[in-house]
Amino acid sequence: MEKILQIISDAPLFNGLPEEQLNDIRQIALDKFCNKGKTIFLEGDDCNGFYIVADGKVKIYKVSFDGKEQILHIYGPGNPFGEVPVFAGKKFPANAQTLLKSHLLFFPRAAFVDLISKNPSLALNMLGVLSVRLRQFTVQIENLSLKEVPGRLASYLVYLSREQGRTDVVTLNISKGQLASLLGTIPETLSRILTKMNQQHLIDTSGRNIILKDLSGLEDLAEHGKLQ
Amino acid sequence: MEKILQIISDAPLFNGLPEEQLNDIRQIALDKFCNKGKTIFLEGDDCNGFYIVADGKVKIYKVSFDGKEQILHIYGPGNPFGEVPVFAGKKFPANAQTLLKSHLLFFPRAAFVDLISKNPSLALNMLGVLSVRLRQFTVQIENLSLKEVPGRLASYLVYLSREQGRTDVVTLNISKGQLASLLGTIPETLSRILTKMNQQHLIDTSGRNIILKDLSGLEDLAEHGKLQ
DNA sequence: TGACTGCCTTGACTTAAGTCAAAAAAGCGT
DNA sequence: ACGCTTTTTTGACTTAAGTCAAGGCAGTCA
Repeated sequence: MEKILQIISDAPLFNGLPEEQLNDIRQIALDKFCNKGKTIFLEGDDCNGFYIVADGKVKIYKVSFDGKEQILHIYGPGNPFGEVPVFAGKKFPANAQTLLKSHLLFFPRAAFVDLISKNPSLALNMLGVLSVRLRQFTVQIENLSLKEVPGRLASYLVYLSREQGRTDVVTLNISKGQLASLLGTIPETLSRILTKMNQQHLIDTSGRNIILKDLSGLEDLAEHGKLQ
Repeated sequence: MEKILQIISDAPLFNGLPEEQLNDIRQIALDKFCNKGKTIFLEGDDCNGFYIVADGKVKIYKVSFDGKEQILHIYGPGNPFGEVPVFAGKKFPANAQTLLKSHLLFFPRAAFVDLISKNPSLALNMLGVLSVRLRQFTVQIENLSLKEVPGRLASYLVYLSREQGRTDVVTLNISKGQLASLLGTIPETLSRILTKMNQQHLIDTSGRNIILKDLSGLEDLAEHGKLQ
């Protein structure tokens, strides 16, 4: 299984570790294959390990009493998830479900904690991963609390533009319904705001491709928040 | 300075460490004394270490373009803050300001990373601290996105009730204005909702003391979200 | 005691965004 | 290409919560 070793050595979590340790890590990883829409764990489930996406896509989300969904993260290949209860508490703080047919690697808790305590670089890498997430959460809270939906959407488009390295056009890698949930709103509202942004010549939408007609206008909107 | 050693050994971050290492930790800590309202760092500032509150109270917060404030955390004695850029990125992701005259301990980055890489228990403790924060953030995002203000307030009162170990009455340890900011709203809205909760015999307010007249009603509201 | 200051409350109004319902468009498998 | 399902859009309406402006209350310091 050279392929799995490759996935492991490419993951940020295991960045820079010597080859022999990558092998140790490979030894404790278990494969898990899931179809699209498979629930991996639910909030409150007991945790006995965490996962890394080898292939596919996974959403981490919360659900309200009346069924509304807030997506916290969407993870693709190389990203770990479900690590929080490995180090604190015992239960998952949110739900996880595949968005595509996916291949996951599962790392049992005890074996992994053992590795980490023998390996300061791995510990520092994990601290780095968790710190990046804390930073992302502060941004998400800022967006939800201090910006209106148009500002959040503009932020997301600017983020995609950086991510995809293009200033002219971006492609959504999730459905608009999922995007609405990620932005903390509902599809109807998102649709209306996309229409408004079209009218104001900020963007031009065709399916999942969004032409950025005025990137600096979007950056401004992401900062200052008000549309029109 | 026995007192500082005491503070260090009581902090969750240093829990269970052998005495000699507590001494090492003490060696690298620097004292910082601040008056009320002192800005400790601003979002985007370069970070060269993190802090622990020895005494006093500190708020960590974000500010919108037009000046609205969202409090992310309020930390008292024993809590570390500003650790994110120690392990990822270089800049603080939010602002920090004292709410009271405070005594802080500052831990320079390089010395601390050095300690952590020589000491697996310290690394695991830090992983635990960051994981707890990630968990708290998921709750905060859930509250902001999936609950209305009455539900968030009810959650907070239930949390205070657990924290203070009383089911009959709780005492706010921050002003109502600060509480509004922590809940992601404004003082006017908070005030109106407190009045409504009074009318519905859920609580009885007198200054910073809040009598919990119907704790299970509050728990219900915290879960299901709608007031009246 | 009394005025100053900061904190909290109340009222009238506006607005962003949610709900419900239905139509239109886009995907998908056969 | 066809029919079926899912996703997206549009319209009419409701509502939670924000804004602006004024007034009340409380603590403090002379």
